[in-house]
Amino acid sequence: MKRIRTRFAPSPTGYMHIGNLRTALYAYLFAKSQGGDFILRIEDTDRARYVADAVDFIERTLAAAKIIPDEGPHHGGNFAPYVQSERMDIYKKYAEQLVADGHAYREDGAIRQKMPRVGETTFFDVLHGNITIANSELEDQVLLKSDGMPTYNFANVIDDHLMEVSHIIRGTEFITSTPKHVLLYEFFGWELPTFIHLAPVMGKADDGTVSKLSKRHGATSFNDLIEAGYLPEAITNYVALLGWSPKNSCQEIFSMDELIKNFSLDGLSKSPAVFDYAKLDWMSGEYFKAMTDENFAAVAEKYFVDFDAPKKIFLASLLKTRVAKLSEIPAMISFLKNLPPFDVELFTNKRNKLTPQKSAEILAPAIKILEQVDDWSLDALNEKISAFVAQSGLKVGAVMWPLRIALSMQKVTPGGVTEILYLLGKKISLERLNGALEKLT
RNA sequence: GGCGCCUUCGUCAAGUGGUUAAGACACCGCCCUCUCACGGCGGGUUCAAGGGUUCGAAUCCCUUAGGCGUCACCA
Repeated sequence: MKRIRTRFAPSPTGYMHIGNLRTALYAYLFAKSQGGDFILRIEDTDRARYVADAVDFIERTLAAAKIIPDEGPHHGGNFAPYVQSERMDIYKKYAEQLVADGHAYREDGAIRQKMPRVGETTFFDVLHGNITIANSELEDQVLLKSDGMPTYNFANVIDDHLMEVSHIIRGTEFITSTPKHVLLYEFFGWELPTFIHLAPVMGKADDGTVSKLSKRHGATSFNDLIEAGYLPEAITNYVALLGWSPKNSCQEIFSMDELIKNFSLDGLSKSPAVFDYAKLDWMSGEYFKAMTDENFAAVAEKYFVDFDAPKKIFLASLLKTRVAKLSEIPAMISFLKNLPPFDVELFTNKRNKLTPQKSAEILAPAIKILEQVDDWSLDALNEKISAFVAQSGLKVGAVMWPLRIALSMQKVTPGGVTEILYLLGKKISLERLNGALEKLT
């Protein structure tokens, strides 16, 4: 049985589109699930589009996504170099051979492939079955450009053969050029690899229209998503399910190992999938909720205001069930650092039958009690407030509402009053409480 | 326009001639609850259209429509 070898062959553009990442992921998962090899090859044959440091960028992105090449520019391997611009001699040799054999010819300093005028070319695609295209649709494409660089359609065939790639996993945009590749394999007498053409990932624009994912759909690169505060694992997990689903299972949360274990080509979908932020948010939230408070505090650290270590861990416990992406955190906790402007309207709450005046009547005795609390811990605070509620004869909500407003000046807070008191500390809590009471009376 | 690919809830999708057409996200409702979340329970919405084939079709065939791709010395 032939060894399974797949490759991811991006051009170095300095931008890792989510659709590209998915292609890389599937190629990786398939290779690993079969005990095979995953190759990274850089297709930098277009000098005009070269972007400095792009190779580095691609490698870092794959590493962040835990897609680890077995072979590549900086991963070693027996088929180096893995950068096409360093393989020009190889392409030249094969192009010359084609010319000598009468399958190609020179024109304007370039070498063109000579296509058959009649007949048709058929190839097998794992997802789509046999695909047949009339040879008359094929043009005498350029193989070797006048600058000596090969075109994609040529280099790709040479390299996939030389690097012993067994399965070509790429986007559907290559379906119509595949017959040209197939003809080249035939000219050389090489064995055909197995083709798998993946449907594109679509994006939904603000106006609701669906089209191939691009920058106008907001953050659609792996990097943008990382910057928005999604975990790499969550992104990879979500992307894996955009066009693939496990057989005989409804599992949706997958670690990379589980993905490898469960991956199979027949779970691949042949129709386009729309990237859905709502589902990504849900999945991301699942990852956060599954984390320990310590781990969450560590990944969210840079979004936290300055608290001591125990409070950061505590804040993490509050936030991890409420966050879809880390960048939401500052807005959720900014009130802890800076109290929003006083707004008397907030003290009106009809569910608890509260008016500003009634709120003041509750605040005054509550402040008295809190002033006497020495042990400013969650348990102690909870106990004191509960006792106050019981003694006041009021409903819990009626007591908590004015306290929350006075402490945060917002209707919604992550966590309850006790939690906010604890995070704020005694001094600031009482300052805020007294400040509100003054303004209310 | 030629050629090619695609078409199951709003979205991701299971399904391969006989199912009450899974599940998830989102949405709605209820419960829990000091707010928001979390958690629990429940609900509505789907086979693009039209023809066949068949006792029986989301599943097979044809046509139409729509979407996408491709027709570069870009990949």
